[in-house]
Amino acid sequence: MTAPARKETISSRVLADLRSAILRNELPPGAKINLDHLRERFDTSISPLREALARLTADGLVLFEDQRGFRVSPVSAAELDDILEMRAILEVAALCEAVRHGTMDWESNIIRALHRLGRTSPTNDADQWLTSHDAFHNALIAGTPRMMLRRTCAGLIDLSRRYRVLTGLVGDGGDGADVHEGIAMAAVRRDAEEAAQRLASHLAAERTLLTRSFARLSNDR
Amino acid sequence: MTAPARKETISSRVLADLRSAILRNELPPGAKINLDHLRERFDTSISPLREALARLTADGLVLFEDQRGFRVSPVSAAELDDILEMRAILEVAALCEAVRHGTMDWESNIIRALHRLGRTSPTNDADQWLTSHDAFHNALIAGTPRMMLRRTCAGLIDLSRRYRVLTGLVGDGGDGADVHEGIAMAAVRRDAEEAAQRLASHLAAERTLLTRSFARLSNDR
DNA sequence: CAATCCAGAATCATCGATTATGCGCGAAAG
DNA sequence: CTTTCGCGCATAATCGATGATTCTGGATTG
Repeated sequence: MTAPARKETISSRVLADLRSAILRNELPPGAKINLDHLRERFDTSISPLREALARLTADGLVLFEDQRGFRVSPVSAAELDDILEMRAILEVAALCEAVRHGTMDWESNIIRALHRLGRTSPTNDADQWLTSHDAFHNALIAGTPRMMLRRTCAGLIDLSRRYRVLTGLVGDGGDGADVHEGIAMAAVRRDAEEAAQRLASHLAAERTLLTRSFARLSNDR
Repeated sequence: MTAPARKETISSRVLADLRSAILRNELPPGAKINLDHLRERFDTSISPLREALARLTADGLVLFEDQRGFRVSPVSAAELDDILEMRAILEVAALCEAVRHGTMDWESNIIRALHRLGRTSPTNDADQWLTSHDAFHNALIAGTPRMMLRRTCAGLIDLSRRYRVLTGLVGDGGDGADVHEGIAMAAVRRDAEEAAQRLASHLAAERTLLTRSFARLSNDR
């Protein structure tokens, strides 16, 4: 066994719940986090709550300031651009590595993620679609042996999600034929060049759309 | 004023001390962290200590496992390779951005960091040399407006440090003429191509040296 | 009218004690 | 002789209470 099946700490449970709440923008970007309210909501005491929040700062989802507590990381056009620039660099690099080193498990997980993504309706269940979409991107890069690269990309993909929720940009922007399928096929075919190319342009398209939508959103307020 | 001069929390003080202790390998890689001992050492209670450790997981310097507490992240050839690969990608990209966007402050901080590095003896005060060296690398990329890129690179530079301490690889590996000066001059001259080229080959050299030294170290034990 | 100051309230940070869990070791079983 | 079990100890995790700091809003002053 690889997992000794340890009992989860309260801190870890709260961590997972909080992350999910933030990623779904239930705790909106920039919001002040009131420890007492959350303590009550999670029916626990301050210590595990603070610990969970401290751990969330690792992902960039929460900010901490001495004597002023925690708040949900705000969103900004600058951060959005940073995120997508870094994804463009790292995710493409990771995919190339994955194509070189991926096992059959990697391949099949891509196929599975692609299928699930295809079977999810962006309009019907937005939340589920986002989850499937992010899972697909993670599946693509899962083949690289570089754990650090995987984790960093995963973090960036998480950060992207809030912007999609915020702008309501769920579903590929009517890109026409399924872009994801093209990436997946090239990857499984072990065509690194082609896969990288397609992923890069998919990310570029996402970047244009998200940036534009977010700018519009900011202006409207 | 930009800084309201808030009083530092105990948690933050402990965080800084712990980070420094880990980066100097005073708390060696892989070491189990005993909460009671550290609590006594820092003359505080468990809560701020746990919080500081939780925050340190953000940098990858500390690992946490449910019901088993914290330990210093272990070192490995694989992680070393990951770190240096990501530095090669991100730091070069960041430098290019910095050359494009850097202000005069950025330039002068590079010159200053270079000077300090030159005036520090690797053999005489190894710790100080490492600090100056890392500061120089951070100064190079400080010009990019992308905060996320800066932070990520800074984290990677921190992670590298432990390997240098561990292998005793302090000082440029007798690279001959001062490599750092070459990078700095190209950067200040706003020659992105040349600066990137020089930084890339500096990092490549560091990679070869560190990888070899670390492998030797691992074999000897 | 604007800026400053000062309670009092709200909130954060820390502590010491308590509970829960995992680990090591020796005894018992096979 | 090896494996398994269970007890007791070391340690981690959590709690509720207390001490500090910041924030708020209204009175005061220039």
